[in-house]
This record gives sequence, C-alpha cells and structure tokens, in this order.
Amino acid sequence: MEPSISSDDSSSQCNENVLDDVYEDDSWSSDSDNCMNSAKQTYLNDDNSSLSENENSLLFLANMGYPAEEASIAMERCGPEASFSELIDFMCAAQMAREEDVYLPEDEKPKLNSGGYKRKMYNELPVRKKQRAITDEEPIHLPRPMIGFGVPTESLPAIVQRTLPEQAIGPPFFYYENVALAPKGVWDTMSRFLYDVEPEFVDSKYFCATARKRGYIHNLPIEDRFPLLPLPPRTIHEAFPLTKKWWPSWDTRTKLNCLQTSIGSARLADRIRKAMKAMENFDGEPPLMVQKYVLDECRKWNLLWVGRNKASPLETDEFEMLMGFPRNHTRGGGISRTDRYKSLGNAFQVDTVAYHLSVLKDLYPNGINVLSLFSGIGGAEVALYRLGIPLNNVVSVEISEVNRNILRSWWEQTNQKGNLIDFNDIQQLNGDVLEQMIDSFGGFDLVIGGSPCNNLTGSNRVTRDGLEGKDSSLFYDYVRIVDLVKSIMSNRRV
DNA sequence: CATAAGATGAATCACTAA
DNA sequence: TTAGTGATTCATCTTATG
Repeated sequence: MEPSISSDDSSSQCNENVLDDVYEDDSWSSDSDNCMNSAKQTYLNDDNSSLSENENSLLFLANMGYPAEEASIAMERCGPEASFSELIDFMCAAQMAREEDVYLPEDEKPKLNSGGYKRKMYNELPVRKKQRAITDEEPIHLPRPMIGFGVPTESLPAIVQRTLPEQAIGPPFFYYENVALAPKGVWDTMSRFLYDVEPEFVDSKYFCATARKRGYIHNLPIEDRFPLLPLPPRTIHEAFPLTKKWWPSWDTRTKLNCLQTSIGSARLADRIRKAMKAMENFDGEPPLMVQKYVLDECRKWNLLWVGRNKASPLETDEFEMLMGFPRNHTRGGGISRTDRYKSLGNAFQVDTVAYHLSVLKDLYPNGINVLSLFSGIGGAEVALYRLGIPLNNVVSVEISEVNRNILRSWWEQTNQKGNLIDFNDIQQLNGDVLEQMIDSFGGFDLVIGGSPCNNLTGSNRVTRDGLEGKDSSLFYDYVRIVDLVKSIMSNRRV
C-alpha cells in the first residue's frame, strides 16, 4: 500500500541517503526565515501607518467589551504613552468602584443627578500600582529547582512560610494558573493584577513522569500540604514498564517533556525506524549524529520506545494517566481523538494542583462552593474530589461544548451530591449573576482557573502576542470576577 | 463537513567560553 | 561583561481523506 514514488522514501536502502533525508530540513531554513521576516515587517508597517496608537488601544478595549466612552476617559487619564496593562488597570479600577458603589446601602450612595458625578468618580479612582517605574522592582525570575513553596518528593521545602499582602487575603480563596515560560513581563503584570501575590512556579515533573512548568498565583495557606495517594509513577520506566525492553541505552530520558495539544506524526516515527534499522549494521551503538537526531526528535515529540527501533507518540489514555485523570475521562460523548489530545494538553496536572488545594480539606469538612473559570475537562473538580473535599456547588465556565460534556459526564459518573451549574461564556458572569448566586448558596469558597495560554506559550508560532492576545487577555476577566466576588462577599458579610 | 496528518520557528532561559 | 550554544515549549494553519 505504501507508494514508493515519494521522493524522500525511495532511496532509503543506503545509509548516506537515510542521513540526507534526516537532515534535509536544514537547507531551507535561511530562505524561509527571510520570507517570514520581510512579511512581518510589511505587516507591522501597514499596521502602524493605518492606525494610530490611540485607535489601536481603543479598538483593543472595545474588543474586551469596555464601553468606548470609558475607554476614552481611561486613555485621557493615563496619557498617550500608557501601555495596555495600564489602561486595563484603570478600567478594572473603574469597574471596581462602580460595583462597590452598587453594593453600598441605598442611603450611603452618592446622588447620580448630574453628569459631573461620573467624572468625579474617575478622578478619585485608586489607580493600581504603576507599571514598573523602570527597574524600581526586580522582575520575577523562575526558581531553580522549580519547586515553588515545596513539593512532596523533595526532602526540604523551599519556603515554609509566607506573608500575603493585605489585599490578597480571602475570602474567597483564589487559585490562578498559567504557563511559567511566558513572554517577559507577563508574570509581573499578572502578579500585579492579582494583589501583588508572588507566583508559585512548579514543574510537575516532581509529581509525575512528565514535565509541566507552570506558575500559580493563589492565596491559599502553604503549611501542611499533602499529596494525593497513591503517588503516581514518577519516571518513564515506572509509568511505562513495557518500554524498558526496547529502550536504547543512549536514550537517557527519565522524564517526558510537557504534554501539548498535538502529537508527533506517523511519518516521523517511520523516519526514525528506518534510520535506526539502517544503523543495525553497525556493531553496538549507532553513530553519535544519528543518536542525537533520534534523541532530539524523541524529546521534541515525547516519543516512547514501543518495539524494536519503533518510537511512538503517546496514546490518549496515556495522556490521561500522566495528567492524573481517571482512565477514559475524555472518552465518549462524541469527542474526536484529536480533540481529546487538545483538551488534555490544556488541562491541569491533577496531582500538582491537588497538592496545593489539599490545605482546604481541614478548613471545609462540610464541603465547598467553587467558582471554576476556564474549567476545561475539570482538572480542579477532579483534584478536589480525589482529595475527599465534598463539592456542594460548582459553577463552571467553559467555552467548549465537548469539554462541558466531559465534566458533566464525570459529575454523573462519580455520583456527585452537589449542584453543577455551567456557563459557556465568561461574559455572562456579571455582577448581577454573581450576586444572585452568592445570595443563593452563601458565597464562593474558592475561585479557581487557568486562563488561555495560547498567546503566551512558546509552542505557538503564529499568535504569540502576549497577555493582550485575543485569548490570553481573558486573564483580565479572571481578575474582574475575583474582584467582583471579593467585593460582593465583603459587603454581604457585614 | 468532520477528522486527521503534516509543515510551520521564535522567545526565553541556563549555561559556558571568550 | 558578552556572545554563543543547547534545551524547552497548555499551538496554528493548510491540505488530504472519507
């Protein structure tokens, strides 16, 4: 069935040609680089000439759903040199002031009789801390080893205590997650918007057999954490014992790299098999050049040795296992195989998150109410459930229908006694809706979620636009909602 | 139309030698 | 202090296939 016409396969009998195939990519790279650069240059020039900075900012704010009038005021107040995050800062503060005003007792409200009121309110806004006044604060750096405030498998915790900024202290508890290796300044901005809490950077390789470098901003206690049991396999060989038989001695990997949203191609696996087979003629190990090529590809695509000379990408159920989800968690409900990889690649590593959330168990013996934003396939819910923390009310926001179905299905499978309410659009969660839900079951104990990383992660070649990117800017909705829940609950608590 | 496969680099950091 | 090397990375788009 395999056609022998294909130019890159036809001559693989001889060793030199195998290597030619293997390295054929290199000869093109400089050419395509030039194309990319000139194209990008043209695009940028066009962009700058057609739209002014102000118009760009206005467009951006409008796309985020802010009224044009408020955006104009923000730009006027922040000045023409204001960055996006400064503008957003201002808009958030304006919204906070508005919401707090709404929840003031009627007799304490200022009169809304004149147009002057609104302007005055903006002038009195407490603008959140300025966008770094050039090197006044050192930028956030990633810890090495990346164990955050401690992991169960390392003997000594990095930090045993911390003091949270006053503004950050709950209720509610909040827990925010995103990729650790974001563009410069992104974590500084996110930390600033989340009450200046220092992010906790953790690599999930200390919890399971695959790396996953993530940052978490949360106001949870960090004393007396405990891991989920049983501890998951923490090396490739423990997780995949059958691969040991085929594992080359020169493949020194003990951990897999980060699971992403797609897997290696079958053709790549076949190229590796042919290269390996051709090398069998040599005594002992293949040449170093071949070893390096094969090992580089294995690392890049997270391949396992599943047979003689046979390297293969991970299966969907292996994704589930490594990420800490129950077997077949994403199976059924009409989801395609491609989408299972995508959903799993975007999920929490359950053991890691559960370790952080474990401190809630003693605090809420009667269960908790959770506001779960960007829920995906329900990593937070699974973590809390496996910790044995009853889920009384879970309000989940998830845009993908198949993901909502997966969470709903898990909810039914596990015979949950509580209520699961789901939304598909985070914009639906406004002050009124949140107020109504908080009144109905007495507030949220935990607001948890990881906003879209696709504009932040290095694996995005096309739209790595940073925190202001089309999807990753939904971070500001996470902030908006935590702010809202905080202010509503503090007013209810009086 | 839905699904799957294949092709598509750069940003960032740690590290090292000059 | 600086320039170079090596390693890693919750993706997007087009095309083929049925």
